[in-house]
Amino acid sequence: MPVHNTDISDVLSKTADLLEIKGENQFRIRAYRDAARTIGGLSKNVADMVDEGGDLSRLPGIGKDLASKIAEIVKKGTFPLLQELQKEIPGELSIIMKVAGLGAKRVKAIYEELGVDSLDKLKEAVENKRIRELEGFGEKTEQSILEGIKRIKKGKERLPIAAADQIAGPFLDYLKKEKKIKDIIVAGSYRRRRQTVKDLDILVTCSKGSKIMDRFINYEDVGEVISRGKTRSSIRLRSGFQVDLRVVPQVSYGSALHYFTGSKAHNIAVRKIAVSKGLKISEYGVFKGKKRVAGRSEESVYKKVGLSYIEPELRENRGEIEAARKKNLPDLIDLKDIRGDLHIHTNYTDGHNSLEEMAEAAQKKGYDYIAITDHSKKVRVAGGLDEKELAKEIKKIDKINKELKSIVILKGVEVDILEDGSLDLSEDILKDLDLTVCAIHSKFNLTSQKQTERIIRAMDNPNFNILAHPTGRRINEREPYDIDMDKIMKEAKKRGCILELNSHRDRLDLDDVHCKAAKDIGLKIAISTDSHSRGDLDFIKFGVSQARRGWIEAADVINTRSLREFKKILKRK
DNA sequence: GCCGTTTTCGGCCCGACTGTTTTCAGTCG
Repeated sequence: MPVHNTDISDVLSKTADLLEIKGENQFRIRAYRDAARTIGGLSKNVADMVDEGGDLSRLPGIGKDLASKIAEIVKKGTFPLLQELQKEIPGELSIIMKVAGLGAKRVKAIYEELGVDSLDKLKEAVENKRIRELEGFGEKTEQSILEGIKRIKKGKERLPIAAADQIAGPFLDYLKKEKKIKDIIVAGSYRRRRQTVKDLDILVTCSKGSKIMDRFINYEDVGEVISRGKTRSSIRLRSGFQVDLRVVPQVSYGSALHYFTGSKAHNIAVRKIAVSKGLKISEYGVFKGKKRVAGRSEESVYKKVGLSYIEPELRENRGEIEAARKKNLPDLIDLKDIRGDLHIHTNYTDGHNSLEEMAEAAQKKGYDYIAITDHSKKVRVAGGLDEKELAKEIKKIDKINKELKSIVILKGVEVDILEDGSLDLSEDILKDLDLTVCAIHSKFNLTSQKQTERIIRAMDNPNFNILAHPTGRRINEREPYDIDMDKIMKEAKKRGCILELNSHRDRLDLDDVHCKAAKDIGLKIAISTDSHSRGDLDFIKFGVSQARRGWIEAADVINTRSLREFKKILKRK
């Protein structure tokens, strides 16, 4: 069994949980949690780093001790400390800690007093009203535990960013009707444009006497008010999705926005720098002693600690702070840099709109070019085209291009990569196209080695241009297929092939971590939508924000170039 | 257990809200 970064990260956080339940030194516990987070957000495969004899202790938050423990986890899937802990305490307790409102202290009490060591036993204890007998627990705690268990069992706690957009829009419009609001913005992972978000953190400044909290908890879609205070309230929508509202004074707006945007790891790192300079950062400002020295704007907060402004998408403590210190931050790609869309379907296969309609919609977005890439014959459910049918579509595109003035339609196809790595259409037709978008739509379960070889063999075909949705994952629905992404990226770069960042709301594939990995080796990417209708063209914004999270600049993306330049890059060496 | 722009030892981010309590611990973000 290959050990993935997420496996290592899970082992480390489980260790942290059990150490915490045991009542160990809190800073030792934090070290394990920091290491878990570092590994979880790493673009490189740690197992490979260990195999190649790389020095793990160079990673932030990982020293000599943890480096050797991680090497052991890579080999065995676990390590002695965790095994020892599990002899003393049931490992299941770390799952109980995931119940909202239960931390280490309470889990320990419930375990020691009542012998509860699983979610089922916890539920039983609540139902028998035994939790309330414990000191410091009461009826309300029992109720919230019960709901916490329900939510864990329901799973799928995080919403795709596109779904969060649909909630945030109307909610903000509703709140804005309170006249005394001055600033209102959604912070948190939503502002950092993570692929999924757990909740919405709305930040508000307003003038005196505002009724914003009342307005907030009375939104028509509220299912439950979790807490209500003067500066902070939390509600859960009927869908179960949590929304928090924080009110801060205007003079603190920048530091509050910085604080609530996170990520937590980023904030902690910035605060540490502040401490080293004799300053203190809180959501109310940057303080020297009791004097506020910055905080009205985010820029002022960064400036005070000697950093240049860091875009929200970069704030994950993945090297952005070091880069900001050295004034070395990337000039991130912007939506307006995109000059064309390279993955579009029409009603020739499973799209809803005609060639003309898609071209017209793309023109309205101000694009210079688009590529029409309908499916190939293997994808029967989508009405994939054979050589003859594709030839017809090509002819039609030539005809339309003669009439079009401000946009060019490129002739393409989304051609299937068959199990043996060959492409689903013959050489004769592929060479007549401007570009190919190549993808896997079957046999997802091959071993990592076979799946990787399949893709590399496909890239050996000189007609191969862009690898579409490279991992095949669908957010909250389907895991990525097992492939050696490092290897695929290196081989793609060698052959002059491009990797797609598929911007479809459920895909976002490549993800941010992979984007960074591509950039690190100088592999170019294409940001496309996989549109099946006119409206889907707008998905491009999700792709661009994902790319920004991966440190991508306009120069790293082929469809930010002029048509001529872009065609030059596309030519295989 | 990590780490160093006064440190190789002695620190380690900071504040709000809840529930169960009579002054605060625990949890969360």
